[in-house]
Amino acid sequence: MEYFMVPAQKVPSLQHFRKTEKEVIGGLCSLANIPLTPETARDQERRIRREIANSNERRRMQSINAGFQSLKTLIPHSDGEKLSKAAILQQTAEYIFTLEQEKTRLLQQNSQLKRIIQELSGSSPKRRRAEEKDEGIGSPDILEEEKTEDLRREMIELRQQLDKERSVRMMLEDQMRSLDAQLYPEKLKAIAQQFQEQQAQTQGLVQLQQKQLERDLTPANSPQVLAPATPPAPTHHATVIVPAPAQTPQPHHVTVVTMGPASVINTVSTSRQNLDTIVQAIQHIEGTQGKGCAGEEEQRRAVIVTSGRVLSDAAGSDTASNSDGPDDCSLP
DNA sequence: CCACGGGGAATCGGGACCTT
DNA sequence: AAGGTCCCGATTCCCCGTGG
Repeated sequence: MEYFMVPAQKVPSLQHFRKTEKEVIGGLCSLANIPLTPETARDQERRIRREIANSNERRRMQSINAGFQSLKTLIPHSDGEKLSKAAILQQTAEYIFTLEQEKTRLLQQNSQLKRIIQELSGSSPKRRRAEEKDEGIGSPDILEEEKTEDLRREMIELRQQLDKERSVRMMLEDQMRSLDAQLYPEKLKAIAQQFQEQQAQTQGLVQLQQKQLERDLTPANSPQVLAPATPPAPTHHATVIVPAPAQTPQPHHVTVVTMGPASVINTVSTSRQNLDTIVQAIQHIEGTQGKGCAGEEEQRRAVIVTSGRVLSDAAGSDTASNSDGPDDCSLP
């Protein structure tokens, strides 16, 4: 529940507010033309306390619902899909289970790849050092990627070197041939043939080596290895780790504040909240007493139930929430 | 059209816990 | 210890979809 809590802070004036709460209630009662005879005063106070409790309970429920909403954004589901609270909880559990399986699978794959790389590069001291450093558990994915990248870079370097040497050799041989042709024109054809054979041989060797190297590297990226082990996602979606919503404009995130038992809340918000609660309570009582505004409570409830945006807007402006509509009809 | 069931919200009362 | 707050289960009401 601390998810929506306001940062705790020691506030002395909270005490003061509580002391004056009765005065505020009295003042509001007199404002609302509620007579304060000793009998009715006790009754009124009881009802107001009940209303305050109800209001707090409403807020609590709203905060719970906000939690469900944020949970809903984290689990894979199609837009507009209706999920009951129970479904949200169940799917969340399912999703967490899937993620844990995926994690286990990736860890296994990781150690497998590590072994392969170790076999491939057992002679390279640099790599061995890197692997020794990698014996721990920390960030295996990144190190794995680094190693693969290292290998790839090395391969590219080797290829470039090979190409360079080849071109130099071809250049030299060209020169040789031209010189030869000048010196021994009759031998030209035979030499050319020999050279071609040589080249074919060396090229075949190089290709064979490259293929071997690529074959050894492929398991790291090959889909054949990844695909069969991939567990089925909970829904139709691929298993994608959804980033935490960057403060999506969820109404409850903005509006809901729950007071924790251990946390003393900042003066302004607390007093405003309490005042709001009292005002709500008074208005509710007026609504139930008022003859001209019999449907006021129903309207209020309808607003809260049906329109999340209205709720958030109203609650966002704290005291504005319930003092707008009913005011003109219930207050004299 | 109507009964029925599921789901959500509000309300209430009471117990647990916290603060002073 | 008293009073306040939080939390929870039970209950009620309302809305909505569905099957007869």
